[in-house]
Amino acid sequence: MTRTVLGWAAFLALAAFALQWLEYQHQARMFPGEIYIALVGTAFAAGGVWVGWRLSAKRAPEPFVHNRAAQQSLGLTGQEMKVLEHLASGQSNKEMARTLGLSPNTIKTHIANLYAKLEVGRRTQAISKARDLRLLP
Amino acid sequence: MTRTVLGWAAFLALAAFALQWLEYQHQARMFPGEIYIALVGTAFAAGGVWVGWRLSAKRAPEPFVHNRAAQQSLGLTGQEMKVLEHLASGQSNKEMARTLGLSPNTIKTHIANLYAKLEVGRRTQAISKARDLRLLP
DNA sequence: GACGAACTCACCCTTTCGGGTGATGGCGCT
DNA sequence: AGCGCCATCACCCGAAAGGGTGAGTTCGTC
Repeated sequence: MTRTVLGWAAFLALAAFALQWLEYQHQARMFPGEIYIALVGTAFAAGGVWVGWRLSAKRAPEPFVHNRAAQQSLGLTGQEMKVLEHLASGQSNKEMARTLGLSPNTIKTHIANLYAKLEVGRRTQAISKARDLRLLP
Repeated sequence: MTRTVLGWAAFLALAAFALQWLEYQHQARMFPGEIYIALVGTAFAAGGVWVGWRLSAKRAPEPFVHNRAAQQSLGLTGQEMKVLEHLASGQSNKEMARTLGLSPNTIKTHIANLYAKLEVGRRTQAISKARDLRLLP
């Protein structure tokens, strides 16, 4: 943020300086009005391009937003989402049981419910579909 | 593409028209040179912002670049990459065998080599790691 | 208090995966 | 000709995952 502000300050100072110089050249009749206009237009267009670039670049690095709407419309519960995340990270049922402090049978039940709600039959399909639905990054 | 070209044509026509009008107003002494310059600068800056926005927006929706360096440093062959992609899409070994026109045993071999090279032991882990390494979108 | 939803766990059985081993053929390199 | 790499396929066996069913608890709602 600080860098952006400083950059703007420097840019504006440079622009003011350039305008002054242009104005002086103009007054000195070193080139006619058309060229003056063209230079100003070019400079402003270039500045505009830069600003537009920066503005939309700021929006780019924000790819994943959790799709809670899809989660709710599918009726996925909290435990099912937890299991889904550990599932996608590559854990086995037994490992999930240990990290979540549950029985492997419980994990299996959650996974079975997940499959039913996602309409899939394999964990890899569940991962793929969950990513399509933006339930996972 | 056609829409973009038509849009540019329309924009340039409008701009030329506006410049002509401004020139006329200027000649008619309806406002002084400073305002003329300011209007031109504003217009060009706005156009530049728009162009910059478009330019970087075109680049934004392409976050995934296949990491061929990682693929080569791991020594992943072409068939292994194909299998990896179908794997991540949720296909079973049997399905991959059918879609790739191979024996299920061959698929298993490719997957086993994949696991060794990725240093994993499960397909879900392989998907997770391959995504981390930017081998998969 | 009845009811449903969420969460928990268990058992049985079938299918799929994963690990290990071995074999064959093609291709490029030396 | 020999070697290494890739690709292909086969078989065996144990582990993991998936399908189906039943059943217990807790909690909030009607």
